Amino acid sequence: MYICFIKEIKMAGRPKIYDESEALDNAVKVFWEKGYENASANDLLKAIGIGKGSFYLAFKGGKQELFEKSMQRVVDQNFKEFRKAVVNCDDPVRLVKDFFLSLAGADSPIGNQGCYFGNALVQISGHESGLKMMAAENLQLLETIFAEAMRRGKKLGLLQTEQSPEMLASYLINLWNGFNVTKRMENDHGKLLDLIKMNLRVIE
Amino acid sequence: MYICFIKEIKMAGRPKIYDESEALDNAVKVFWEKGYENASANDLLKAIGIGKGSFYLAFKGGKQELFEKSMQRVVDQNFKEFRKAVVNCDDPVRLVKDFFLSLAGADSPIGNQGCYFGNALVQISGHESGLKMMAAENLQLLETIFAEAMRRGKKLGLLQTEQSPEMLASYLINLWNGFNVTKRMENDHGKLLDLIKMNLRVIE
DNA sequence: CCTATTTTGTACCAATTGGTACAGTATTAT
DNA sequence: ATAATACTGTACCAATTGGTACAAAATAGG
Repeated sequence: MYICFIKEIKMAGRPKIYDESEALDNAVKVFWEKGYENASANDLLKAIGIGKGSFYLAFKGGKQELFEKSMQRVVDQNFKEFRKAVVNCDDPVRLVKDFFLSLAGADSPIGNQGCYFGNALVQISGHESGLKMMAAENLQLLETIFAEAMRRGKKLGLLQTEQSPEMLASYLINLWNGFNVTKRMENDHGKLLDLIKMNLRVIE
Repeated sequence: MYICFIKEIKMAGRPKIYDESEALDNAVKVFWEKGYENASANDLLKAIGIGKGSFYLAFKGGKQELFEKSMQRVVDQNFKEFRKAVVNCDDPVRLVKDFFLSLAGADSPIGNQGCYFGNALVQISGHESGLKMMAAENLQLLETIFAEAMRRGKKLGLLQTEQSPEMLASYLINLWNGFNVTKRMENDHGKLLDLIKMNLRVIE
């Protein structure tokens, strides 16, 4: 029994007309915009550009499996890069501050769609609790990245606060969770910016 | 054209078998648990205990109108009392602190269902934007109550901070929004309590 | 008792839901 | 060429969706 690590090897059979990564990116867009439960199978198929046959072959777990993989995709595309930056940059505290400050702008990277995982946590109803747990874990992952940034910040003498890196990370993930909701109820960007600035005083 | 303010006056016609306030309370429960879109008409009918005929007679706008009225019900039942306490109590700052501290406990009044309005803001998909706006307005109402508490707190000399009441209120509503999400990703009550305590240091 | 008025329950609706079955097609290995 | 393999598209499914139509039922006033 061989395990094939090389993707490009040609297998027998009709070739796929789609690329899985692209498909996931498109699925992410739909889920982000409509939410898990409101994204219909047809919405997703149309966005991905494949028929039902291909879809249920590729994602035997249906919508749920697709969402799981889409969450992983978001982690891979956003968190990993962020973590790398946190570990390598000169000023991880500055990095985190800029991250939050950029959220307040009209051209925020996350738009007004909120956090992929926070949304899932609030949107997904009871019985699909597996997805919720995954979403929670991914948020905890973001929290650990914040913690890492704070740890490095302290080590580099960039933080005056007496609070522990873990406590600061907890504060920051809560700021993240809150801001993604507050943005939806308040569109005075000046006010939002002041809010972020006030919060960021804890990591001075 | 007379307007009748007296509820008990007997009108001609078959009497209702349900009470509108009770009906709304039951609807609130369902919406809170399942979310707006996931609460099916049948769920609601069953919870309210009336048939479709009565339902669509009482709420001609269907599910949407029911949700609007249920939001108003939540405001009436929760916010108004809170505002009264803010205006009348000896220590509005203490009141707000206790409000937040109580959220961290295992027996939190809001359970793990989050904020009725924050949920709506995150759960309701694009096209029903009227409901979203209403939800946002209700959150802003809560913010003004916080502001009132902070204003009184300052006037009473209970606050040392230089921050304006409005700024503090903005901070607090964001804490509220965040905590209702963070609670879903973290169930270490000690950690949650520490998080609240740390945040409440801004209103000392 | 009769009529006007209002509420109630049931039957029904088209549209949409997530998902399956399967015949057909495109490719590689032999 | 042919067999084995893997992907694709369509047709189809039962269940559920929010909502309507309407006849029956229960009351008040006359």
